[in-house]
Amino acid sequence: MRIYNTLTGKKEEFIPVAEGKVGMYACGVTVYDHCHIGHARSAVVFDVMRRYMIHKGYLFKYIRNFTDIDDKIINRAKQEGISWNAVAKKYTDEYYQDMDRLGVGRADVEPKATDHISEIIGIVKGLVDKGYAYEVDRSVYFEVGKFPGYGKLSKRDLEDMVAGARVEVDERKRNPMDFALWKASKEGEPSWDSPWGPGRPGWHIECTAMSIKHLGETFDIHGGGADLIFPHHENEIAQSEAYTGKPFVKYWVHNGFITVDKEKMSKSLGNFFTIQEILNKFDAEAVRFFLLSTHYRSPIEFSDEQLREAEVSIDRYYTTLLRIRDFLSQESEKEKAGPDEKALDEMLAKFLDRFKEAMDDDFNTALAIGIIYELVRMLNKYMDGRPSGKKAVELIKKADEMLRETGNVLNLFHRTPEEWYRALMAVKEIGLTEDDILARIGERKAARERKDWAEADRIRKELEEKGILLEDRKDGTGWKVRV
RNA sequence: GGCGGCGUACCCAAGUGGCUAAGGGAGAGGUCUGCAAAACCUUUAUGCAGCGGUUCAAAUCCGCUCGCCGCCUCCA
Repeated sequence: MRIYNTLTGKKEEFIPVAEGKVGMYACGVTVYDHCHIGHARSAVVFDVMRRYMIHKGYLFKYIRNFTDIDDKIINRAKQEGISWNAVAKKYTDEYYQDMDRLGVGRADVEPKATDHISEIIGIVKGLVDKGYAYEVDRSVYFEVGKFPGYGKLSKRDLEDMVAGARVEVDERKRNPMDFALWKASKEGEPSWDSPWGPGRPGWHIECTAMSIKHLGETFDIHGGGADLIFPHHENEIAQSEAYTGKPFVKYWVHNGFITVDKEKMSKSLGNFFTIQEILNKFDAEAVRFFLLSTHYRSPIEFSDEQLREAEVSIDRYYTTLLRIRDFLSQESEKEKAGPDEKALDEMLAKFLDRFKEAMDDDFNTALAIGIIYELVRMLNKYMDGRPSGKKAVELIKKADEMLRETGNVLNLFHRTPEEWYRALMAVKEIGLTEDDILARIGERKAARERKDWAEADRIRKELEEKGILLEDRKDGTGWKVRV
């Protein structure tokens, strides 16, 4: 398979450090506030990468950290009048709630910065000993000028950056780009003992300490949002490779941003939507679908319209699933080949390979979803031909299994149609119960039997106004939630 | 100022040298239906921002122009 590597700027054949085994570290979140849809994108994208790698048969180890100590957390604690660790706990819990709803699995290890203070101190000490870092006023800085490869990930050199001059000049630093490995604590701030006095880790060092501890000094994949390329990941490379003398990461992967009116969604612009806000209006599966319907490196423009389209697409899938189930529950002894039997057979023969090909090409979930929908259309077409008998059942069953397999990789389409409609009823705030709907359908059936079309249409209209659509079929009337 | 990315139909979005440019939504027409809905079929880019160039062959490579965005500061 091929993966786009930020370090080299191109797609490369993926060859793990150790055959058959893959280690991936993704930068998680700083737990000081609600997560927004951008955080969701990153989490979902890496979740799918992991699922697909496991599906391919790799022994996969996934690490995703929580940054549970930093300035923003400390500030937040002051604002809320609670302790810094209470802030961290609150937003960690909320993170899990959001991710559970989005179908994002737990990582194999979810380390916290504050649980790795001794490892961090060990690395900082090592960097000082090797001459890559220096102490000033009980803080320790990494000296970027000492690391020749500095800038190789973000494709820039030190002179350009310094000339950019948007860096705050701290007179104590030897170079404005030098960054803190260890920060001396001010009075009243949380702190840990260290050889340089009480302090806390700088932002970047935790990822070096935790990834090396859990994945080794050289590992396969390190990822995060594209905004982490500089300075965070650039600094990680510098401190890690300076410390170990070995290449740190083989493949760097970064997801693109979510935009609003073409601008990056961010806290500072205030143009963000929290995951909770969005999940109040749209089903979580639709949100996940929305995030996967564009390639992970491209920007995605956020809008309600897009989310609604995602719901429509998922609805189409479940409508087909329902049809498949009805088809399989029919007694069909008469052997009748539909007109599209051959075409379906051929599509099924290639389906899983085409899906894999898409995913093998830098996790092209958008293409993969397109392939799934080609099959959905073919299945509907095939069933429109009213085939029956053993061969037909066999084909439909096979298709059903394949769809389940691809759905599992993406962690989409895993519910029953009923669960989908119930979820939609809740999120769209339909003020009716299933029993209400079935009762109205019963009344309408009676009206239809006496050919009272006006009454039948009135009931249908009434339900439609409440967001419920009726579909008359040969064997009765079905209902669905309007999306 | 430095570095990087993007511009594919009415909208969203795959496609990075070679079969008829995926898929979804929206629109139009049709099949089906009591009428609908769903589903299916047909239809909507001789063309991929524009202009040049390389090539037997380009949306795809190169150059220039226009437009948009990102990073260079915390940020998924």
